[in-house]
Amino acid sequence: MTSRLTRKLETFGPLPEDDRRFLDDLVGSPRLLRANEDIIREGDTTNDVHVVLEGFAGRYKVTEDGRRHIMALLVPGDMCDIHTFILKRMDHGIATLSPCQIADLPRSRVLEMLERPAVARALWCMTLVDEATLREWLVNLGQRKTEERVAHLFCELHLRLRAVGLANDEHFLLPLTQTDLADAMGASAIHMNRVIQSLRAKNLVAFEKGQLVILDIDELREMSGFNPNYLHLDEAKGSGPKADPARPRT
Amino acid sequence: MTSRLTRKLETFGPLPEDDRRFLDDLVGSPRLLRANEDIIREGDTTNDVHVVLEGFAGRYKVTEDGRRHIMALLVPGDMCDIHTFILKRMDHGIATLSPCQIADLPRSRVLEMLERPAVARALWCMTLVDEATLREWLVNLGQRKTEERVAHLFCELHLRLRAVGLANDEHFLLPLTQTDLADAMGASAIHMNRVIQSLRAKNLVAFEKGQLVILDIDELREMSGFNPNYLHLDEAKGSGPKADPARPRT
DNA sequence: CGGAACTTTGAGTCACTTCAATCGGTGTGG
DNA sequence: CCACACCGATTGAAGTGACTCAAAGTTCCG
Repeated sequence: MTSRLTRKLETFGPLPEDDRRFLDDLVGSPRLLRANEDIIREGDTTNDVHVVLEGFAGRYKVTEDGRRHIMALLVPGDMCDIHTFILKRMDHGIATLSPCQIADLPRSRVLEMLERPAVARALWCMTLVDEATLREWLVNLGQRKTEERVAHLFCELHLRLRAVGLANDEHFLLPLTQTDLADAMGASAIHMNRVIQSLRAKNLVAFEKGQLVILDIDELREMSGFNPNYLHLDEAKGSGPKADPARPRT
Repeated sequence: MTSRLTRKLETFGPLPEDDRRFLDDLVGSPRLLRANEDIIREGDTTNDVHVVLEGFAGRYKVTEDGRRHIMALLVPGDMCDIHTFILKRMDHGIATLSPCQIADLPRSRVLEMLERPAVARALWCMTLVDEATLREWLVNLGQRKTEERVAHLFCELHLRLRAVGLANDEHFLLPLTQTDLADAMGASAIHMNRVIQSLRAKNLVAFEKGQLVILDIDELREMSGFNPNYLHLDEAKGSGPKADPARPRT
C-alpha cells in the first residue's frame, strides 16, 4: 500500500513505479510513540533519519527561561531531520504532539534514496518547501495578530493535509492542545483559548476533541491574507523529469 | 583575490585549491545596485542565481495590507535564490537594503558548482544553516520582546560578519535604517527607535551612521539568550576532509 | 472514582501600536 | 546659494492586543 512518505513525495511530481515500491518498502516497521515524547533532541547526533507516518509532531526549541516555541508542525509523510545527514548535530528538538508512528531510516537507506534522481529531486523540493513554510510562519508571527495567525495556520494545515489525503473540504483531525497551538503561534495558552472562542463565535471554525471543522474557508483566507504560493503544491505539473535535479553529493 | 563567496563557503570546511580558484572566477563582473532595488521579485522565474558580494540585502514579503516583513538578511557572500534552481517560481522577493554588488550566476555555472563535491557539500550546508537561521528568527519573534530580539539579531550579525571578515570584536558596518530593522523584527519603526535608544542608554551598543558598535557583547548575549549553535560555525572542524582529532565529538 | 491534563473565566498590567508632529540632514532645482 | 522637498530619526500621548496571576470548570483515562 502507498505509504504516507510516498504520497508526500509524490506531491512534487510523479515518481517511477520502481521508486514508489522502493519508498513503500522503506518504512518497514515503524515505532509507536505516545504524545509528548522526543523523537530527537537538540544537540543529538544521529545516523538515522526519521519520518512521521501517523500523528502530529513538532520542531521546537526551549528558551533560557523555559518557554517552548514550536517552529514547525510535522504531519504524516514529513521528514524530521535530513539535517543530520550533513550537519553534525541537531540545533533543535523534535517531539510528538500526539501519538505517532515513526519510521527510522538508517543512513545507508537515505543514500539509496539519493541515488534515485526522481526521489532526490523530490527530497530537494521538500526541503525547499519546508524552508518556504518557515518564512511564511515568520511573516505570520511578525505581521499578524493572533487571531489572523491561527486562521492562517488552519488554512495551511488544511492544504497540507489534503495533499496527503488526510483532510477533506470541511474537516480534518488536529490532535493538538490549545497550549501546543499557543506555543507555535507565539501566544499564551489563555489568549489562544480566547482566540479560538472568537473564531468559533464568528462561525469560521470549530475545534474540539482533536478535530477541526472548517466552517468558512473563504473568510479564513481573507482575514489572514493566506496565499498558498509558498507550499508549491502545483510543482507537480510542468517541471516534470527535467534537467538533472542537481543532487549534491557529500 | 579571495571572493566573499569563496570566503563564505569556506566557513563550512576547507576547499581544494582548484575549487577556490573556480569560485573566485565565478563572480566575474558584478552589477552595482542602489539601496532598495529589487534583486528578484515574488513570482519571478529565473535561471540566474544571485550572490551578494557587497552590501546588505533582505528577503521580504508584503502582506495584503501593505506591510513589509523582512524574513532574512543577506550579507556579503550569501546566495539569494538557489530555490529557483529546483522550484519554479520565487515565493518571496529579495531587495537591496544598502548599495550592493550582486553577481549573477547562470544556471550552467551553478551546475558546474554542483559537479564539485566539496562545493556541493558547502552549498548543502549553507542551505541548512539558512534554514536553521529562519528557525531561530522564528523563536526570536515568537518568544522575546523587541529589545531582546534586537540584541539577538546584533549578536547573530556580529558572528556572521566576522566569519566573512567584515567585523572585528567591537564593531561592523550595518547600513540599515531603523525602519528596516523594525520590518525584520516585527515591530513598528517608532518602537524600534525607542528600543535602540534603550540599548544605547544601557551602554550595550551604539548604532549610528550605518555603523554598529558593540559595547557589551556578554550582556547582549545574556539578555537575548543567544546561543550560536544554529549558525553551525564550527562545522569546518571535524566533519571536513581534515578532521581535527583534538576536538572531542559526542 | 479520582487525579491529571486541558479548557475556561475574570481582573489588572504591560508591551507595543497608531496618530500627530517636530527636527535634522541631504540632495535637487531654481 | 538658498528654498524646498524628502527621508530618517525622534518625541508625546492615547489606545489596544496580549500577558500574567489566580481560580474554577471539564474532560479524559487508568
